[in-house]
Amino acid sequence: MPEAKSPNRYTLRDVARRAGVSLGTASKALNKSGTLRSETRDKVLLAANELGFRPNDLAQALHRGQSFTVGLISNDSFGRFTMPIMEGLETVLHEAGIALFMCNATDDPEREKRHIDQLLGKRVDGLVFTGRRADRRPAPGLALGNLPVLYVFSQSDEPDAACLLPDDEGGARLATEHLLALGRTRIAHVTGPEDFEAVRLRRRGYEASLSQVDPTLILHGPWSEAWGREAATRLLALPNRPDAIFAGNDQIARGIVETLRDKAIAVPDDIAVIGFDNWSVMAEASRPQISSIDMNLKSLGEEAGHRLIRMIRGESQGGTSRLPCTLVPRASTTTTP
Amino acid sequence: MPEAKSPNRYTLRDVARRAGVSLGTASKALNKSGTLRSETRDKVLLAANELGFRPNDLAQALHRGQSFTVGLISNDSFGRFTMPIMEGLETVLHEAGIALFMCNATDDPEREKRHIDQLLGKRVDGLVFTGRRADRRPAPGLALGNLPVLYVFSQSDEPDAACLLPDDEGGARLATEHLLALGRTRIAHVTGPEDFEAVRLRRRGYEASLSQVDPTLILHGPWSEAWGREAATRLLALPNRPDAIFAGNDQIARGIVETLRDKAIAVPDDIAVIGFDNWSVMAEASRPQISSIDMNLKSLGEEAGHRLIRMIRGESQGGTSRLPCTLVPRASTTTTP
DNA sequence: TTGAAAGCGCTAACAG
DNA sequence: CTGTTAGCGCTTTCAA
Repeated sequence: MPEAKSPNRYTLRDVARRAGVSLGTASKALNKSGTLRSETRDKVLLAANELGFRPNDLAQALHRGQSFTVGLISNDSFGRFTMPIMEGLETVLHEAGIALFMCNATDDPEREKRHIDQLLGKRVDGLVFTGRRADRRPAPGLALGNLPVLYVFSQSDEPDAACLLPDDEGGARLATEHLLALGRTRIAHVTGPEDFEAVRLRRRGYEASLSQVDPTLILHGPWSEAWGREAATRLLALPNRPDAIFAGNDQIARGIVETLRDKAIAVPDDIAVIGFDNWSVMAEASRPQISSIDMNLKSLGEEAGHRLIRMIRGESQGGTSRLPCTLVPRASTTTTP
Repeated sequence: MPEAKSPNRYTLRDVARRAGVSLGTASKALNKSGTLRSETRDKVLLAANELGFRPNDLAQALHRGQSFTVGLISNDSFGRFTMPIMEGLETVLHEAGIALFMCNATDDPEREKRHIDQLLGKRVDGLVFTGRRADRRPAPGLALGNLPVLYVFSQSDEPDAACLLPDDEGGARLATEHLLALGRTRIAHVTGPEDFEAVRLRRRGYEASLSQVDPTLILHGPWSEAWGREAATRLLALPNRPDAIFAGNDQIARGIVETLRDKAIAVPDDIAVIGFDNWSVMAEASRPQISSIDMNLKSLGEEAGHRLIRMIRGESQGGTSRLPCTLVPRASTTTTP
């Protein structure tokens, strides 16, 4: 019934026939394996070229027991954070000749299970999980045997799972120390919901950088500009106003900056502001533009690719590692840009 | 050398052995093909279950000449527009048991060629191209035979290529007519660079909705908030100010709204503003929130999936189709939200 | 109703 | 140095 045929009609046998050699010889020539006379090899390569021959990876994979594919399961419905990760991952894997299956599970365990099932059927060489929230997530229910599994921007409950995350705490320290270096003494922290591990880690980095923390300067709320505006208003009403604000993300930072602008409070002179994520459409559209912490997600994706390749080779084992963040200064913390 | 083994060690032969039947019988039982005694079938299914048997798609594909995979090649480096398209596409394909290879070409022809090559090697059943700019793009250089190829949010030069796009012109008409329905008479259009086909189409829709167009009210510039701010300033300096502005995207719209806010011009009472893209982080963070036109990209992706499946079945042929946009009214055009 | 066998396209071990 | 052959795991005639 399936009449559909791949565009490449030619098989190795066709190449061999055209080159006037045997099947095995053609295979050796194309895989540079065994020892052939260079004349014969050239004959085969020529024939292959003329025919536009392209080996059938399916057959290769079937034989070798390795498919040169990996699956990526995202729980962020391909959101803003997943994108650069995917990009870095795909680049590195592609260079290694590995193709990437994309699956979107959107935090639906049933969907995720079906995806894993499908990927196992396709005999992927590895699996990458990624998710919007870098919180602990349950290990996938299915038996994966010893299939390499990597969690990126996401974590597993299994003790020695391989996880790759940005160093949120370090990033927060970067931000806070940047503000301290400006000579600021009362630094507020307006951030996201406390049930995000990233929020807790960033807060910890912030607190660790200060000689003493003032709890009235720490405000949790949703990840939105509206919250940034509200929090700014609250901070301004304080008897002892902050002279700097470290925001948990760039949307909050932008809300803060806009409110300060509305009230004609100079940024950064009166109050310096720094965000997190370095989301350029936010940070650069704001007036003034917002300094931020970049999580280097593309590098995270690239590192994930390298690590997964090592795991597939059987070289590397699990464990959590965190990649450093980078400070991106802009006008909201620097008087002369 | 490749010692890597898939987690599923069990083969159909193992299942057959365990069920005490022949290989062929096991296959028939699992594929519900042929006619077997229900007793035998159950025996096989039981054995398969106990073993956690999962057929090897590679072997199936090799035999059937159909891989149940398709490739998606993005030129948007997995950007904001590609995401929802991917999401819709993946959902529909997954339901049909088809897995999606993700490739990022980023407008690099060489990279794109390598990706296509790899995908052909994997014997994909179809190919989807997508790109940030819905402009004409050259057909891929390689011979694809009669492999189904679909362009989504992107186009090909081949005359009868299958293309799926949002109806930009219709969307622009929706926006303009919405403003007209508010009783506005001087409607400006602040939009993106003229070399985008989408910009030209939206402008055409805008012009088509007006009884007479005033060229001084049409401004082209970059896709940024900064441009929105500048354009707004220019429009306000006009002797005969507009009473409504249709922006080419939500970033421009937001720049406009902010400038109006700065100058204490009431939105929508003095000047109504509508955007395009319905990018909620922009539209909903603005004060007031911005009405916009939604391109329904997720639906576009879903429709792409359905269409591609039809093409794979050999059912459907090429041609360009455009899917309708939707008006999403918010406070920037409606006095009582 | 079930079993045996051929073959999808390729690789690798073994002969010649 | 090159040809032959036996599979990888599955589906599908064709016999029994």
